[in-house]
Amino acid sequence: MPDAYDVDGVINQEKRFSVAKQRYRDPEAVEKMNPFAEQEAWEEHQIGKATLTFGSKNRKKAAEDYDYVFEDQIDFVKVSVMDGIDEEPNEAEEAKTISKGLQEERKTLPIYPYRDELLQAVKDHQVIIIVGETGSGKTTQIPQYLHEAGYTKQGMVACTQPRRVAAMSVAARVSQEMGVKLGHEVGYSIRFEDCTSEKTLIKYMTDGMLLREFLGEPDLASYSVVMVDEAHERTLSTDILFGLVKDIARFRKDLKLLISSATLDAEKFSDYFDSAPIFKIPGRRFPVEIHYTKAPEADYIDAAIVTVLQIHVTQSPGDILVFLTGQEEIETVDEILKHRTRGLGTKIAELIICPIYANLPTELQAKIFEPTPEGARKVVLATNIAETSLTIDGIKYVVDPGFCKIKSYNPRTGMESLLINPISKASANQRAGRSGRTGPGKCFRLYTAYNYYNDLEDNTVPEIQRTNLANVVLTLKSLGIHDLVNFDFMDPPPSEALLRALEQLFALNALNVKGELTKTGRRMAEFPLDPMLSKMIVASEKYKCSDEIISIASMLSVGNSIFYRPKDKQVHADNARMNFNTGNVGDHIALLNVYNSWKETDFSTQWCYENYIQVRSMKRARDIRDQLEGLLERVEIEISTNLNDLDTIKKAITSGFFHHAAKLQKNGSYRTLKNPQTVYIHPSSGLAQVHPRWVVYHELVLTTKEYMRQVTELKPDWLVEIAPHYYQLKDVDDPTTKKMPRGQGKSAL
DNA sequence: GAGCACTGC
Repeated sequence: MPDAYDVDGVINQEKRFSVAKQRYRDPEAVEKMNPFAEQEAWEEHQIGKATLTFGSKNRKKAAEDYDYVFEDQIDFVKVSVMDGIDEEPNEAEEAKTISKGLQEERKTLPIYPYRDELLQAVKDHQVIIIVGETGSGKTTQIPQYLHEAGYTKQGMVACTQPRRVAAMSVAARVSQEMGVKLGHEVGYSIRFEDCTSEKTLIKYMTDGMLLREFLGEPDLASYSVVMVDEAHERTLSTDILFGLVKDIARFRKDLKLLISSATLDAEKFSDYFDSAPIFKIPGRRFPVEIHYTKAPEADYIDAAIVTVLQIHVTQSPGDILVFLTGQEEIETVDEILKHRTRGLGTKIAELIICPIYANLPTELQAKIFEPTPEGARKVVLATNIAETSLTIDGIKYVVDPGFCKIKSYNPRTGMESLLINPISKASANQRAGRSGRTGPGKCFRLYTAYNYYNDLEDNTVPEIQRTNLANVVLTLKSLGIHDLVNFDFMDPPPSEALLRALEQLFALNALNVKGELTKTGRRMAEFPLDPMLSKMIVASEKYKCSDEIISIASMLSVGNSIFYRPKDKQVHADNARMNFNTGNVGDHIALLNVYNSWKETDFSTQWCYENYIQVRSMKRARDIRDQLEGLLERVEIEISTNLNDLDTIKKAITSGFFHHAAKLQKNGSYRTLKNPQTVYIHPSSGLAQVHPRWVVYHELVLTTKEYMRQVTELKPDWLVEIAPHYYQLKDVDDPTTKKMPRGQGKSAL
């Protein structure tokens, strides 16, 4: 626990700010949120007389108890209320509608009165922007209206969702409303699961799935309507879909496009789609009071803890949701809250603390859905997962420190990093809305109204502008789109990122000098993977080790959540992990060993627990592997195994990852061969102590240092043998007479 | 000897 988290006393403001500064890794963002910036005049002006402090000042009785229990506190001001659109309580609504039946219930949705007007608009225009707020019923109703109006006679109605669960659950709901079996007239299509049939008329699907379908059917002939739902989320796939559907709409005049988005950026969508009309549908939400801190809080961790305790002691019953940036913060807050409430006994009601983040094992995640016992209060400590991906019932208070981790990509260095950044206004409002789902709510923002209006961006930078585009470029190329610089992106990615992707694909021999797809490139495009992984798979044909390589590719694409490392059993977990790396085989082979060992136990869950392996991640790796195996057949690569010769496996890896070669330096760091930069082996690697002279790595991550994650030893000659267009002999010139630090540079090769 | 926002194909 950092020492500035003085758990018992009032924390020094300067100290708080320095802690926040350390926690930030984006210096500009720190300055933006500098609590000592000149803004007081603005605050006074904006807030005026509306100041309303909650806590001790308003509640005499509570104040006495409160001061007695906790000394530090934060002053909040209520500045605004997000209006509820329809304040009729949900319970009453449901009770009323159950007796009426599903068809009657459909008529009670906010969208219902707009049905005919909407259908008329679809008839009159090819593209429509729909602003439908949460709870309007747009996702379930619009496709049904279109079906009822006869659009499904010309082709299917597709409705895309950013998330798998949404596609599945909405399809289930709609099939129920239509009284048909799921997978017949109404179905869904997501990766690993196609629940549709020849009968299917309404198809819910992930946006990525529709993008994949484009590859097989570039005019989307099976569809009469495409509805891109939740478009405001601006996922990588929706952004690419925009360009593609806009393009095909030009020569398929019969195709209707519906783009459904949140209010803030409807104009922007309309402008992009040639001034398409905007159709507004009200939603259904309860009012949410927005409170801001009166003064800036420099240490949002501490402020969040104090606020939770303040709510707990002074506010009426209702659960609390706190947005934090990651696992580490969640664990810290969990500990401090437990410490501060311990021993208070009957002075305060019980506080049940529930952490939730994506990597938390499933068994532990279930806790947040258990109903809160009478007299107790639940506080959910969540990452962004609670912003869109899951909803928790009974949340009445939201505590929003205003930060989240955002992935960014530097096209010059090819390095990805996760930075803590201020959230956008759109995100802040989404978070606030989480408190008004089942009744009126309150949101406590741990920043000032000034910060909100002046410092936060309107929207989060779309993913397409902060990611490696190699896969996007390969996909577009295989759709026959060659002029990528002039492709009609709603928000174009940086041209450097496009160039870098083109260079990479050229080096991988996926594109020829004219920028056309090669045979290798066409085969690579079949795989839903990063092109370097796809290349590794295509190359495995030559090295007769496709069986091993698809296992490695699956494990790598699951990400870094394979190994489970609970705080209290780190030594055990590390030992278990090292067992897969005997003989310093490298991290890629270690991953292969994990997969094969699990397979030998018949995919046993128990085995995963014993070896500190995440069950969920392994199941995912198995699904991916099954899919890749099917695709091998498609591109006519035979399944062949070559486990006895690890060098062939390493050569196949090198064929995809030769860009990622690095050479040991005298001081134990590494230097990347092309675009030289100093990097280090990640301490979690099996080779962290071994320091091989030459390595190939899966990815670079910037955390406390520039780390290579997933590292395997390499022979320098391979680079020239495998990528002669990329490396010459002088690049790998390695006079062995150079003195290396003691204990380093030893090689198993 | 250190750290894993969240999706998706």
